[in-house]
Amino acid sequence: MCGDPLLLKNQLCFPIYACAREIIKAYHEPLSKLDLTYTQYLVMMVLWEEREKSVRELGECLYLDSGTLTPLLKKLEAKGYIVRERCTEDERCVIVSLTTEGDALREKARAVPRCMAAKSPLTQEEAETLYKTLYKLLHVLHGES
Amino acid sequence: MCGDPLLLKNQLCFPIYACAREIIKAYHEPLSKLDLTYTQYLVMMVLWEEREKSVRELGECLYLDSGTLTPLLKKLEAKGYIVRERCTEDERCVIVSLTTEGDALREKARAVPRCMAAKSPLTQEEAETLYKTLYKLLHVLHGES
DNA sequence: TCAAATTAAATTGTGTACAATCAAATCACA
DNA sequence: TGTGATTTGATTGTACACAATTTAATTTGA
Repeated sequence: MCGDPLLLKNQLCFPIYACAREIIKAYHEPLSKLDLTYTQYLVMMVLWEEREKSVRELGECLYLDSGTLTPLLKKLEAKGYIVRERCTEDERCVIVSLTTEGDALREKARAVPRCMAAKSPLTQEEAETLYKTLYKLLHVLHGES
Repeated sequence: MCGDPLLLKNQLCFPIYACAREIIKAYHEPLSKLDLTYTQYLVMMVLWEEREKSVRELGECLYLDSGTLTPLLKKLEAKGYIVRERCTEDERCVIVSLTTEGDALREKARAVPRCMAAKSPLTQEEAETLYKTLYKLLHVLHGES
């Protein structure tokens, strides 16, 4: 056991980073049936909840900037799940909203969380603690920059 | 409070994904002084520990495949931190090893974990629990696929 | 022993991510 | 009211990630 902070095994950041990628890989299979990538699925989840959001609001919800969202939203529009239109009151904004198809996709998506829950080895308590700790970290890292 | 598993706030995967990205962003500043990206830093950490690894071994340590590692290693080689050479006993393998410069970089890198530790709001106990839970998740997600 | 299976990297193609910059629209206030 | 600052998306350039395929080298078994 060695306390050198430059060892990979002593890094907290590494398992977070590696877990995030493994989770995205695990989502690949259930999401491929919906023709969605993981990030596209996150955007759809926000819209299933609210139906209509500006690009800026989506970025705030998902901690993503327009450089990521703009091309991604164009792909979702090409698939027919959303539409993008300039807001008439403020022409700087683009409003993203669900199409009928995008809304209907929600029902097919209900299988996804079930599929993923089956892959997790965590107890309810472990999952809750993990959730709280991650949000604590997330708020601090994002808040003060 | 709503238990719908399709709500973003009820997802455990999302804070993991968002945290991972915020952490990489937070590393940007200290690592820019070493002319390294976060993933390049992970590779260097493995080599500072072992000095010599094949591409396959690096991939196993970091959960990365050759499609990611090959171009990244070429960049590290161009910077002069590593060399890549075919293994003579088994020509299928490429051995990656530190140059003198790459080894010397380790001393400059000691500031990085200090800088990052200062940004974390977690207690020692929270960090340890987080670490253990993430590795539990990581091993299961990576092991059975 | 030699062809089939396996292994290791590299390549190709798609899709994020984000820093930095730009351009257009709106706002603020002198 | 008009101009400088701000806000919002889009664009550009760089750097991962990974699935799928390819190529070359090694191993295995009939």
